[in-house]
Amino acid sequence: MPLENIPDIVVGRLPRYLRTLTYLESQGKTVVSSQELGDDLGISAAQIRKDLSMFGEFGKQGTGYDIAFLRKQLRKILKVNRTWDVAVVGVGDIGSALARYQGFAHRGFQVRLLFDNNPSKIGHSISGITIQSIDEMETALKEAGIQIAMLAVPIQAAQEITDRLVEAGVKAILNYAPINISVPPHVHVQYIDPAIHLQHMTYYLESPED
Amino acid sequence: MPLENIPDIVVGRLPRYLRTLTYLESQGKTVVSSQELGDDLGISAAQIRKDLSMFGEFGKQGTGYDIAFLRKQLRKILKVNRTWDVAVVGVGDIGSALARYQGFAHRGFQVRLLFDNNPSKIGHSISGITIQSIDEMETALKEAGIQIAMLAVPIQAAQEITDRLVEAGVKAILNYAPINISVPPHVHVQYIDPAIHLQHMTYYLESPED
DNA sequence: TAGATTGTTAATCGATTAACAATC
DNA sequence: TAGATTGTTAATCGATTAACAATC
Repeated sequence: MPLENIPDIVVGRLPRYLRTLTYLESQGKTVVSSQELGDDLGISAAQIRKDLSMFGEFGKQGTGYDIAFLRKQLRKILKVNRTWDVAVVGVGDIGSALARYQGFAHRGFQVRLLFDNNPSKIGHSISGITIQSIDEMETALKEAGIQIAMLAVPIQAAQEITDRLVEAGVKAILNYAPINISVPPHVHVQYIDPAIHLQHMTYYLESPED
Repeated sequence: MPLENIPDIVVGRLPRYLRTLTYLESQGKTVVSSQELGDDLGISAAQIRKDLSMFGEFGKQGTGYDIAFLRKQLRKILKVNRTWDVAVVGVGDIGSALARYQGFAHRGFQVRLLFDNNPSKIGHSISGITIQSIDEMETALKEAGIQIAMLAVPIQAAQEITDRLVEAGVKAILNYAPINISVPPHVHVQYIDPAIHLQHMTYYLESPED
């Protein structure tokens, strides 16, 4: 029974389901049970069934889920049954790696625009995309109708650039700058900060100094 | 009243508190209330107080928290009041960016070893660290006593390399390969996959095709 | 058919929030 | 002192799990 208001924590698991299904399909599997999928993901079978049931009835009793079918449904639900153009702002080490990353294409994203404020970088290309001046950012974003940006600028610039992205119509920001950014309610932000994850894990490690 | 068993979800918030405190300190602030900290982080004041109270009494009624003091306590709790040596496995675009990333040093981590299986990369250096053959990985990890690895190899290699990392004594893995890896219970894994975050956000975007 | 597995409900579990006495 | 804010308890809220009828 599809609901209208799905908890964000459920939405956040869907991309993981999709990724695992894609992997299973690449391994030649065609059908999977909630139990198997859960084992792969470290999630309970009940939770997977409950999550999916919020969007429809995708499985078959006695059999499980048809992988190709469920993938298709999830891609539709997540709106990645199309390709989203993405901009990368800040073409340092992280920005360049994002521009070159081969993993986006199969998952619904294509890096289209690159921006940097360093004159020595402007005009150069990465993966066939010319780096533009950040002065042209708003114009270029609007012209390309881009809704998604990956932010890889220094901390001090992060909030100002964020404000400009929002002003240019960006609705989703993946922020690599290790700082919280403020955005209006209609704009979505996700954070990637490796040090946060490392520090989460060191809590559990034994430190000689203890 | 410090407890022995802290929920992992609480532990996961501590690095974010620490990061924000460091930022506030860099802005010249010396004291912060749970309310202000919460506003910055998008977390309720009550939750911050509750989380911190699991580890001790760090604040002062009527005043709030001394930033320098609370930072020190959190660094100790997270065991980043020291520097952890880290290995990067797979020196492609992501691995190189990690090797060059300046953001680790201040937060308790130093990249010490780099491994790749591509002969054309072995022997070359990044940030003063020589890339070693992956054949030497176990030996080098053990010799350096490294407990933390960042994994940036292709999907097909991820599980095999993981097994070898575990065998070599690694206890914490930050996995950039877009696949779930299996590890024994004593090994911690965190995942970074930008496409997962992007797909989480596209759920909420309006797609023309809808 | 018998066995397996879904979708869903109810029960449990855990996390967040509200409220306030204590106190700086 | 008066005002502010902590640490903590109890209440609320939400998420996960267990269980099972339905059914492929």
